[in-house]
Order: sequence, then structure tokens, then C-alpha cells
Amino acid sequence: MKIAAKQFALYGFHDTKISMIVKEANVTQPTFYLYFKSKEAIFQELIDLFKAKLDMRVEQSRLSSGIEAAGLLQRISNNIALIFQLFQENEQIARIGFFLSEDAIEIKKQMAKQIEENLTAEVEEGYFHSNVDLSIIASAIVGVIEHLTLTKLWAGLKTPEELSQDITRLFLYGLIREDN
Amino acid sequence: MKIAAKQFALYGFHDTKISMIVKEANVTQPTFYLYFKSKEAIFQELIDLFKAKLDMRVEQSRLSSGIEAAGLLQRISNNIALIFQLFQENEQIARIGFFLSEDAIEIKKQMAKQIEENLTAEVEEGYFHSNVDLSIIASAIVGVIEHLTLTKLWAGLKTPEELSQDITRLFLYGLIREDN
Amino acid sequence: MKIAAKQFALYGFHDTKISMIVKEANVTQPTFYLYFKSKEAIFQELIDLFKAKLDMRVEQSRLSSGIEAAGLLQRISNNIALIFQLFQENEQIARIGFFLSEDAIEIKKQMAKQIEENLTAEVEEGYFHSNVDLSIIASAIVGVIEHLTLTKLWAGLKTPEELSQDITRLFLYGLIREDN
Amino acid sequence: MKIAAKQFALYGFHDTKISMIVKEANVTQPTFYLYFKSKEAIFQELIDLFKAKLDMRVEQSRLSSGIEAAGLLQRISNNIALIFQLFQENEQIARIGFFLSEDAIEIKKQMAKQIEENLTAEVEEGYFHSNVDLSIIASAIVGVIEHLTLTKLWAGLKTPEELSQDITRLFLYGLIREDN
DNA sequence: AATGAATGAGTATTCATTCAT
DNA sequence: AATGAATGAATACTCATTCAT
Repeated sequence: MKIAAKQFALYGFHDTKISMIVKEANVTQPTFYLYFKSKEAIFQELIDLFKAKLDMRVEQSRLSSGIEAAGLLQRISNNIALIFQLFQENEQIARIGFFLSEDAIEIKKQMAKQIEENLTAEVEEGYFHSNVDLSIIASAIVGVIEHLTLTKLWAGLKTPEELSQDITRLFLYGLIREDN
Repeated sequence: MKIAAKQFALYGFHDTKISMIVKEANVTQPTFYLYFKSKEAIFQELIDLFKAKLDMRVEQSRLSSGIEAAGLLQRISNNIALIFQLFQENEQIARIGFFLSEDAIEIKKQMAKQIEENLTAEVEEGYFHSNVDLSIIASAIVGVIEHLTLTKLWAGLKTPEELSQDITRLFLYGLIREDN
Repeated sequence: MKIAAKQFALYGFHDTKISMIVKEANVTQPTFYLYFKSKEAIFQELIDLFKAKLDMRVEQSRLSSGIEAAGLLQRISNNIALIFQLFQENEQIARIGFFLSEDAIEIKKQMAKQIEENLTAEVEEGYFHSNVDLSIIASAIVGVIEHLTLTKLWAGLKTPEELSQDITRLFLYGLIREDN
Repeated sequence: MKIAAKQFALYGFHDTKISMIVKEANVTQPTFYLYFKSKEAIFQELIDLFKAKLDMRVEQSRLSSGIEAAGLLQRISNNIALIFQLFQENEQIARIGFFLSEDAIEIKKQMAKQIEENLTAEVEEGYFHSNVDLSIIASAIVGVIEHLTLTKLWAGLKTPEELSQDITRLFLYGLIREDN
């Protein structure tokens, strides 16, 4: 599965051939089918693996958010950093689950929904003003995470902490100079 | 090309078969090769078409931004709306160029660079504070546009204007209540 | 036809495409079919053209052979030179008729038969001894002409006269030193 | 490979279809590609097989020529007979390598060179006179072998021994009556 | 648990040829 | 006399998958 993940992440679904996977694994093609029902099946397994890790991390992030006594910015930033860390530690299956799979849309939708719930709670707690559509904000956050992961994190240009700090600050305070 | 765009957008590159394109076009396979060198070639043509439209729109957006005397928020919002409108009017080739193609990364990088330049100018003009990395902001904006296009615009849930208004406000002022 | 001859000679039957012929001729494909029934047909026409020229030349050679009063070697050599000259002056159709076509075998068989008749006559006139099979000699002569045309004449290494002199001497006197 | 050789020899490269080869072999098309990289590849393999056999035989012929104590004519005749026997025993790959392939010219050139070397040696030993160009003689011998193989040997009209005897005598003593 | 050997079903591409104008 | 536009029929090659051992 590691080898498959690597190749799927590298070449995409169609351009990854079973023959190449088994060659790198030093087994034969029938052996592959001993362990996986089909090419789709192993791909789906990798997606599910990613989903599970993502779900776990999101759960974790919610908990850690409640526990901490840090400032609002730091708390949110920490939560987002956890997501980036997940992507960093599981680049290959993240590529598959979050970018290559057809489930990606659903996974992101789920993630956005989660974020929206959190935001709603925070609005109710009076942290945020409420004159923007929270579903848009949530979706925007997902888009930002997604794209920064690809262009900054996986490119090795930024750490999870840098990224989460910057985007949290952006999302909280915006770009406008205070004196404007 | 319209038919090809439709099918590529719907099924992706590999799962779009020439036989299906020509069937819907009511011509035979050799006819296809009369007009396009290969499957790759027509795909690339569609990408290039999208690139051209995007470049033109970005150019347009820069000009209109300079001319207008509207408020900062409205000016930026208008620019972003133009991009969303492009995606709305050209959903299929946008899907191909912005999501399906291998050039997508490069196209987005280009777009982010463009946005970064604009931001840099605005920072110099004193509109924005400068304690965030502008390349991250630019990348974030691309991510937001990309993801909102997919989940809100193309889902028919929001108009270009709504989206651009909301995300401009978000990016300018952030989520924090003024009195926080 | 000139253009077709050139391309057939250069690329062979299968690798010569009608599309290439008409492109070089600056006409369209339907125009080709206005003048030739099919690809096979024009190929056959070129073969027939070669056949006609070859027949004419062989006829000529027989006549000239009777008229001349030169020595035996010179007479035979002249006849063979005429054949080489034909190949030299009509390289392209000769390539087609003598090397590329499926009629080539038949054409050569015909040529060998002609030569055999001549040899038989000369044997009867007492010029040659008769302890070798004349059909083999005739066939050998064809083989020699064929191969020297390809390797020496068309390679520009030898003239028709040089070739015919050398092979006539060889066929008449052999390689053995006189004092052996 | 036997079946492929048969079909290539019979129909030529282009008119031999993989589908026909595999049909006669009672396997499917993918099975073909399990053993051969492409149509060109199997064709080349057959050519190489012929080349190898030819080289071996030529080597053999040179050795046997040195050892034997037989008369000059018999020795040369035996050598040539060995070549004819090769063609007889390997008709199909000989057809491919010597007549159908694009390597044929090179193979024959090589063979002619070999023969020329032998002749040069024999001239130096004083057996032959030297007033003819030996490269022409060598090329002529190749032409004779080539053509007699096609018209006499493979037609079943002559045996290797008959052919080699006759052409050796021809090349050594010529056609002229001794008393001429 | 593993594999050597095989295949069903596709899939892009080519090329001689023709039809309507 | 000429052509723009189209096609019928092939054809080499690929790849996920399976069967017998």
C-alpha cells in the first residue's frame, strides 16, 4: 500500500499501472489481487485511510481547542496548524484523498461543514461579527488550506506553524491598516 | 470543441473517449483527426483557450481597477467578481484548465503571482498593513477563489457578486468584531 | 507520376502515402483519383512503364548485337552496357519494377529467358562450350546485373561501361590464370 | 517465431498482421506482446537470427576451405554449396533477412566484403589473374547466389551442389571454349 | 501464499477512398 | 477539372484481471 500510495500520488490514478506497483513491490500481479480486489479498491482503501486520519485529526483539533486557555488567535491557529501537520506527515495519501480522488469534493465539503459549525459556535460566543455568510467563510478556509498545502507546504517553502499563523491573522483581522 | 470540452469537464481526460466525442458530434473518428492532431492536442487547445481568456480577464481587471474611483472594497470586489464571472461563463474550459489539466498548477501559480504584484502595489500605496507574507495572501486568495467556484458558484448557490463581496470583506476586515 | 515514382522508389509501396504524393504535386486527394484508379493502379502503371522500356531496350540490344562486327567480348559487353544504361537513366522506375514490385520476379524470369535464348544461339554457333546449364548461366547474369546495379551503378561507383566490361570478361574467361 | 517467420516470408512485413500470427499460434494478441516488444521487434529478431546463422556459416566455410586438400574448384564449390545449404535449410528467415529486410543491403555488403577478402587472398596466392576489379567480382558472386537461390534453389529446380558446381566452374573458367 | 502464463475488452490512430459541390 | 469534407475498415498496442498449478 505504501508503494501504491507513492505511485498514485506521483502519477495519478490512470497513469499508475498495477504492473508498476507490483514491480516495485517485488511481487507478481496475481499476488496483488490476493490482497486487493481491484485497482479501484486499493485506491479507495488509501482514500479511506486518509479520511480516517483526517477525521481523527479534526476531532483532536476540536478537543484541543476547548482545552486550551490561549488567546483566540493562538487557539484557532493551533487548530489549523494541526491540519497542516497532518498534510505534511501524510503527503501521499493526502494527495490521493484530497486532490486526486473523486471523493475529494465530499471530503472537503465535510471539512467545511465542520469548520462552519465551529464558526457558528464562535459567533454565538460573540467572538466574530456575523455579517458574512459563514458557509462561505468555511469554504474559503478549506480553499486556503488546500491551496497553501499544495503551493507552500509541500513545496517546502513554509512550515505548518507559519502558514496557520499567517492565515489565522488574515482571517481574523484582515488586510486593512488599523488606522484606515 | 464544445462537445469535447463538455465531455472532458464531465469525465476527465482518461475517461473521455474520442469515440464518445465524435458520436455526440455526429461525425466519425477520422473526422476528429482531420481537425485535431491527437486527444492530447485538443485537450491542450482547450487549456490554451482557457489560459487566453483568463489572461485577458486579469488584464481587464487590472485596468478597470486603476480607472475606477469607487471605494477600495468595491474596487477589489469588482476585480474578483470579474474572475468569478469568467468561471461562470466558461465553466467547462475552466474545469479543464483550472482543475483537470496538469498545467493547472502553473496557471494558478501565474495567477497568484499577478495577485501578489497587485497587493504589493496596494501595500506601497499604504492601503494594507504589511505584517503578513503577501505571497501567502495571494496564494490564499487563489485557493479561496478556486474552492468557492467549485462549491458555491458552480453549485448555483451564490452569484459572482455575492462571493466577491463576501470574500473581499473577509480579506479586508477579517472576522473579528470591531469592538474586540 | 514522376512524383509518385520518386516516392515509391524512396519509401517503398506501403510507406508511400497518397497524401504525400498529392502534397508534393500540389493537388488534392480527389484529384489523384481523377487520374488513377487506386494506389495499386499507379504503382502498376509505373511497373508497366519500366517493363516497356526494358523490353524495348532488350529488343534494341538484340538487334545491335547482330549488326556489329566487333569482337565477341565487345559485342556482349555492349549489350550488357545497354541494360545498365537503362537502369542508370531510369533509376526510379527501375527500382520499382525491378526491386520493389511483386512482378519483379516475373520480369527477371522473362529477362533470364531472353538471355538464355541468346546463349543457346551462341552455343550453337560454337562460341561457348556447353558443359554448364545455360538456364543457370542466364539466371546468374540477371543476378549479377541486378546486384551490381544496386551496389555499384546506383552508388555512383562504376559506369555502365566499366561494369559490363568487367562482368563480360568474367563470364567469358573466368578467374583462372591462363597458365593454370 | 516460426509462425511469424512463415507469415513474414509469405506476405512481407506490412501485409503480415499480428492478428494473423496469433491466430495461427492459437494465442491472443496480448500474449504476443508478452514475448515481443512490437511487430518491428520480432521482425528484427528474425533478421538477427538469420544474420547469426549466416555469419556462423561464413566462418565455417572459411575454415573448411583452409583444411581441405581438394582441388581449387572443389574447395570453392564446397564453400558456396555451404551458403546455398544455409538458404535451403532456413528458407523463411533467409527470405526475411536477405530479401525483405532493410538490413538486407547491409548484410549483402558484408557478405561481399568477406568474399572479396577471400578472393584477394587467392589472388595473392597466385590462383587467379588480377585484371578485374575484385569488388565487382565479389558483388557479382553475391548477386548470383542471391538470384539463383530465389529462382532455382527455392523453386526446387536445383540442389545446392549443382548450383555451386555450375557457378564455380563459370566463375573460374568462363564460357569460352578452350580452343577459342 | 504465490506465480507463470494468458486474455477480454478496449482505444487512439491511420489511410485509401468517395460524395456533394 | 478540381476540391472541401468526410468515412469504412483496419491495426498495433495496452492493461486490469484471472486460471491452472
